[in-house]
Amino acid sequence: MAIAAKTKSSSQKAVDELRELIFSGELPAGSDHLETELAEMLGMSRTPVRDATLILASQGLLEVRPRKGVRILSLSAKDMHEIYEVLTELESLSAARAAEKNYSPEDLAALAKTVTDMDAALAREDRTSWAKADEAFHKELVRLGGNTRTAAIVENFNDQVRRARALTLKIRPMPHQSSKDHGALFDAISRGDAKAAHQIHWDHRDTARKLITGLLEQLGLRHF
Amino acid sequence: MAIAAKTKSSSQKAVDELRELIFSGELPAGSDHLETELAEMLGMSRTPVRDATLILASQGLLEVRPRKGVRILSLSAKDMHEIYEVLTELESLSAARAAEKNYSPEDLAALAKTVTDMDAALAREDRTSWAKADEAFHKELVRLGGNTRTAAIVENFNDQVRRARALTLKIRPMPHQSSKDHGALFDAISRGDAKAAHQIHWDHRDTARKLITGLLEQLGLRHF
DNA sequence: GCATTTTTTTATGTATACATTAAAAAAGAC
DNA sequence: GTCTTTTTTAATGTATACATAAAAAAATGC
Repeated sequence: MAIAAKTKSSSQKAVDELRELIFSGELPAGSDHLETELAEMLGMSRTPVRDATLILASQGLLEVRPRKGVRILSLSAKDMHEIYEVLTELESLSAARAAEKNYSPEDLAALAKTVTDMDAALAREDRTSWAKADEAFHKELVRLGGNTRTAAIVENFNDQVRRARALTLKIRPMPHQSSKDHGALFDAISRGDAKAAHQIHWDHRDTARKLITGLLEQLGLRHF
Repeated sequence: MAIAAKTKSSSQKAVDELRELIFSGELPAGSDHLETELAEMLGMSRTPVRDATLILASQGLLEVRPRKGVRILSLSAKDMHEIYEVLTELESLSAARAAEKNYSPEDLAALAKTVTDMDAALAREDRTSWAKADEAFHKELVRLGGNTRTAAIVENFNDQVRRARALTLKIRPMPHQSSKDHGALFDAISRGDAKAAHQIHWDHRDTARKLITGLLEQLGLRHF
């Protein structure tokens, strides 16, 4: 999304607010909303709302259906499978690329901090802080991989599964194994072991996918 | 891009026409165009043009720069590297997944046809037809991989490199090795050999990237 | 009662007018 | 001549009016 806007327009406000409403569940998955309804909700005319819905449609968060309403997209099990397949592949590639670059400890400081933050949150049994640090870990990992397009895809797909992750965060087991994986991955990257980095991360993401989809199934959710 | 429009609106026309102008080079990489200019060019008001530029910006084909003009995005060598890194990874994943599915010969008929078409075009030394069949091969390959999101990403990235490929098509060596690779990949998928399918395709894409970037360098092009 | 046709309503697509603001040009100061 | 400030111009953001067309409601026919 290459918009080089400098100030916050109504369109951008609409994007931000709609995103927030979607991620919080206030605009539930599967719900339909007319342009005029959203315009009233956001306190602006239809024009910037239309801009925003086009942008959010391109991000895969909603579907513009003329005369039937803008539908907030829900995810099926198949969607989850597809998203995680791509996430797993591209993040693992980033992990391998990061390891190949032989980063200095300084270069890896931000990644190290996220690992430390996750461990601290885990010790406190603070799931929310842990999730935040976890997200920062994955984002930094992909940045270290050095491909901005990979980073953009991963970020977008993480947005798409944001609700599912929030849903499962409270009920999943405490993420001890996840933290072990992160530590091991950090070590592999530090010592420049691309093959190990790729494998560790691939297994880590695969495990996470199974956990999340399993929990969603337990909750009896076909779409979310 | 989840627009469920049924009829062709001016906005959609604008998207289609601007795409064509970009791919043909009529709107050259690096050129800037005001909204009003594009609206006049396309014979419509600014409103649908604005819709179209938002959509094309999300496709990575242009950048909306308020007051400076809509810039048709050019690609640097780094861009090419990033795009091909993602394409290689995701297409190879698709090849492996396709092999795992143990498709019947019927299932693989469309893919087989693209291979046949490529061979026929190659025998005639018809580069244009070969390129068309090549594109169809890659598209069908990704479809057979079964992940619609992968297919969408791959299609979008192929759009982004479309001009570069067109530029190099006329000057590259006749693609004999490429056709061999396609045949070998088809065989690997047919016999369900995921590992081989992945490897063959990875090597194939890697070779293609080197060829294209090498030719662009020969042409002395830093951006295209 | 059901199917078809016609009319009405309404949501979106589009054009245009107006508001905002960034950039260019002009004026002033040294 | 250069730098700063002010004014003007024009490009984009936004609101609103109008056009179009899809959906809903009403009317008609059997």
